[in-house]
Amino acid sequence: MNKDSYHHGDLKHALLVGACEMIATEGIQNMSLRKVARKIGVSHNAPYQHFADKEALLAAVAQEGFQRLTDELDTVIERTSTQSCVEQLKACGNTYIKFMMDNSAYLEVMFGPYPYEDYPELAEAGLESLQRLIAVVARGQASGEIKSLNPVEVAGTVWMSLHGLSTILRNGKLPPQLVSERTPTQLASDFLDVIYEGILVQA
Amino acid sequence: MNKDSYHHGDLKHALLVGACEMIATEGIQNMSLRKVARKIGVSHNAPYQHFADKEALLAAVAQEGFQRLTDELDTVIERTSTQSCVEQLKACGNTYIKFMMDNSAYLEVMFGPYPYEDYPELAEAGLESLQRLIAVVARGQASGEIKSLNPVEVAGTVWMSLHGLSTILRNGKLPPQLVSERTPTQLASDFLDVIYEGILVQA
DNA sequence: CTAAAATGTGGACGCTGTCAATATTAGGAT
DNA sequence: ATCCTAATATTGACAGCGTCCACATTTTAG
Repeated sequence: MNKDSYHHGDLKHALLVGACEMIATEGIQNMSLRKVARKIGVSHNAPYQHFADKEALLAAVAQEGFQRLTDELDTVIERTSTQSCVEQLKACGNTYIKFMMDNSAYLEVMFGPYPYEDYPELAEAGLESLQRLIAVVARGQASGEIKSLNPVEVAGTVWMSLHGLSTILRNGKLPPQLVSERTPTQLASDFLDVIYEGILVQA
Repeated sequence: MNKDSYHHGDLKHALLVGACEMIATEGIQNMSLRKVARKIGVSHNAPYQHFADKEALLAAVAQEGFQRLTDELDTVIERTSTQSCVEQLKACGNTYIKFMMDNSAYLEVMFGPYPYEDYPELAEAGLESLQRLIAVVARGQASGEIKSLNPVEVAGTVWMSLHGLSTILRNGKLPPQLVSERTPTQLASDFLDVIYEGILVQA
């Protein structure tokens, strides 16, 4: 499709990409529909042909983020398939943190305040990512590596720790005594190790 | 000070309260400086006498949130001083989640994207809250209840799990298989239990 | 008592999200 | 090929927003 034609051709995709880039470079606070439209070279109302409102576009970006995260988790699980499930779980944690650090735009948007009822496919995409962790945990339980607690519970705990760590990392800085010259990836490893090992003397 | 006088008398405090209420009732997306000013009965420019801009007001609300959270942690630590440190840590977790559920306005704001460099007293207030957890962990280590890992590491893990859980709870709904009719408080207990017990077979 | 500092007001500007009406194009039925 | 319709993009308008400026009012210090 001609670039200068009246019809853009793939505006919906261009909006997703443009919004994502703008969030990454200017922060979600400074992202506006009109600026995205301007950047793409389209009128300020064109986006409404593809998204009901600004929130719907953001929710779509978030959904895309979950899908990409799921893909990366699949990749790393595949690549570590010869290792132990615990190693796989650690690799998933590292992948999660690396993904959020490399794609801060998604981080700003994936756990935003979009009511799940209004965006069921977003809820679905989020669940799909979590499912990957649950599967690894379940396999680890079958092979006897991981305690036979509720796998959803275990995966959920890891999931939330990862989410908590990445959102706090985003703020710019953690309390200095928490960071102490470690990279985000190292931090993730160390924090997950605490979970893996348990903190009670008699586990 | 007379209510209808030219000078409000305690506008700064009124702004903090008003902003907090508006965030709680309408969400942070729908909170505006002008609406807060209108509700208080003051001109749309009066807030600028006390806060450099909107972000500064939000950061101040966030700081207040950390201070209140610290207070509640102090209270519960005091009240459970006769119990084991593990019980204290669990009580802190419950308090954290309850605080975030009861004060959703603070949750929306406390871990927002305010660069810590720009608001050092906010960073300080956040650190202060975390410090309470670290102290409990350190005591638990001294008494032999908690493994002698780096206490900052252990407390940080709990801290991040709590943060992750509450921000995800805020979205309205967790994946249904994760909730299964548990209250937020129950969820927090159960997730923290996973951390406490450790998930590896041989801890 | 008066000058200066603190606090609050009113108006303006550019930007935003969104609505309504209109224009342009694409694609299928004839 | 042509016409109709649906899809797509545009222009214009509106209220609300954050923020800057000049000005008004009040408090406070000397």
